[in-house]
Amino acid sequence: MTSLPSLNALRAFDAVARLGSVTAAAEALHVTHGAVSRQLRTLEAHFGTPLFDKSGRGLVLTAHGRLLQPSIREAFSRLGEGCAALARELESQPFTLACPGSLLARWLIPRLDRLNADLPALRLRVVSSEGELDPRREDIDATLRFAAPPWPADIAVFPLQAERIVAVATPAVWAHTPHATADAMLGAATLLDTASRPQAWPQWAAAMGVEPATLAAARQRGRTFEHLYYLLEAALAGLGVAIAPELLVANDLTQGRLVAPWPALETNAALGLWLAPGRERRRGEHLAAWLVRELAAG
Amino acid sequence: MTSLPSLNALRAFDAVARLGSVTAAAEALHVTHGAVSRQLRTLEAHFGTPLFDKSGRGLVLTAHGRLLQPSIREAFSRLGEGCAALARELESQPFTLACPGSLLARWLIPRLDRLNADLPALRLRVVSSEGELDPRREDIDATLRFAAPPWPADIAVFPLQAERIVAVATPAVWAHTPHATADAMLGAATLLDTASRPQAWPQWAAAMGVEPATLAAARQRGRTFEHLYYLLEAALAGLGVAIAPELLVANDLTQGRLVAPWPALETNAALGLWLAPGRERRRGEHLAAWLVRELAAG
DNA sequence: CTGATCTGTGAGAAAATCTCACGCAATGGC
DNA sequence: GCCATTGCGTGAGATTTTCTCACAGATCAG
Repeated sequence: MTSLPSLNALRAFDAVARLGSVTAAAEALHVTHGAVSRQLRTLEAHFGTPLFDKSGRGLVLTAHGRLLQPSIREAFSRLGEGCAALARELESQPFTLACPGSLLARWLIPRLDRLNADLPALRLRVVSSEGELDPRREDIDATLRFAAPPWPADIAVFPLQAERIVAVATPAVWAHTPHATADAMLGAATLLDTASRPQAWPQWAAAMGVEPATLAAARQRGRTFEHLYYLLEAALAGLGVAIAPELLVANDLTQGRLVAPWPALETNAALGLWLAPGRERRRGEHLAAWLVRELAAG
Repeated sequence: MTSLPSLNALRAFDAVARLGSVTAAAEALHVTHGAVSRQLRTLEAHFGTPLFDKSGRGLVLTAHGRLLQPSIREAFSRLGEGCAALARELESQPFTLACPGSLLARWLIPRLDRLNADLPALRLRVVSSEGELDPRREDIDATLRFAAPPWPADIAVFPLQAERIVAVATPAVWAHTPHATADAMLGAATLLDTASRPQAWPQWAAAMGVEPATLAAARQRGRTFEHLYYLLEAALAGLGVAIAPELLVANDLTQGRLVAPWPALETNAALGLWLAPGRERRRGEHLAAWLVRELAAG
């Protein structure tokens, strides 16, 4: 069995034979003409016979080259078809994005129409994953979530935006809660907290220079919800002062349904798009790019 | 247009799909299993989907892998066919060896039957090239010749044996030519020389410690022939003392038709097989290997 | 269990490939 | 005709890909 020549050399041969010029082939292959010229030389050395003759400015196949060309053309065309078919099959499958319910409801859903209009080829399917968000799951292609580094090493994370947390409540709550200082507020308010983000209030309190003891006492009087989503509903219902990612309450703040007396506080966590290893990178990158644009637009 | 994945990765995929095992594929491709494993990984990363599942000790194609496999198989089979067809075409052409007439007549022709019997696939054609021996000529695949380095940079030279020159004459000539020493011989003999190797006698004389003047006088009395072939015929006819490559007179020495009073002298030249650039290397190498064996056998 | 036989992977070596910069040849507008 | 333009070939060195080696974890037969 005679061994095949370098496959890249064959590809160069195919391109040159097809386009009739080293320069044109080089452009098609996204390399310099020198690289293609070398590949041809390699191939001719392999077979021990010239495959092209110079003809004026261009090249023409020799008799031996003409003998080789049809098979090579056919083979590469077949390779291209096969790969394209698989790519098409993959693209035709919906791309499943998992996302915590709160983020889904308060940020993504309002933008979903636009997203589908901008990226129809994505065929996006969104699932609000209760609990398990691991993008390694079979039925999830990517996850949109807040998390602090370090991120799992085997997952490709596209960081989108640093998390900014903000203390919010309804105007009515603030009306009967002193909030000249963080200390004063924590001494009087009903704190709303979520089990999934136990660090949120301590981070905020530390940044505001409040004694841990003061915070501990305040949390004693507060209420804890299982999910961020319920926490936000509780805040909107005027049950107390909540701490939440700014992104999720931005609309309520603009509309005046919620008020934030203090500026938002950047945490070490970040909103990111997590891509499972060995999954369609392409569509994930498209989605990440769209998210970046959307977040930049406000 | 979606770009093709690495062609080598596709080849690895083909081999693994065909043989059902990384290890077997690695063996078929003459690489380690680690290399193949990595290629598969590359390919799966390219498509963003697993192409194989582990199944016990081996691997089986996933649904996506099964989608890809037939095209890839077909494409590589087509590549192999095309390349094999060209290789067959090339091998079916005779391989033309050029060679100086003297070497042809006195060394190669006596061995030609054996050569053709040992290497029938070579389809050897021998031409005695008068004058031009350049293996770059269209109609010459290789040249067998003596020459001193440096050899042309663009020609692949397989050195076979150092040239050894020897002073010879018929027994009758020696009978009436004093030859106790080189000096004595040069003082009395009729020197036979060839225009194509003007360095031969000077090299010999210098090695024997003879004064240049003595040699110059001897050459004055001698005769010069255009080709080595005529020189040897002249020596055999008893016209004088010739200097020639040992290889060409070895048979005459054994048979006693010629006698060499002094041992042969190694020169800086060598018998070599010269291969034109960009010509069938394979058959040239086979021929070179045969020549090496033949020369070693004496 | 235990040894044999797989595949997967990190680290570093080896090989293939590419780029850059230049030389030379052919062409075609002027 | 002449020269600017276009295209191919190549040496040197950088870069990227690919490979090997050595080891780890998994599976299976006996």
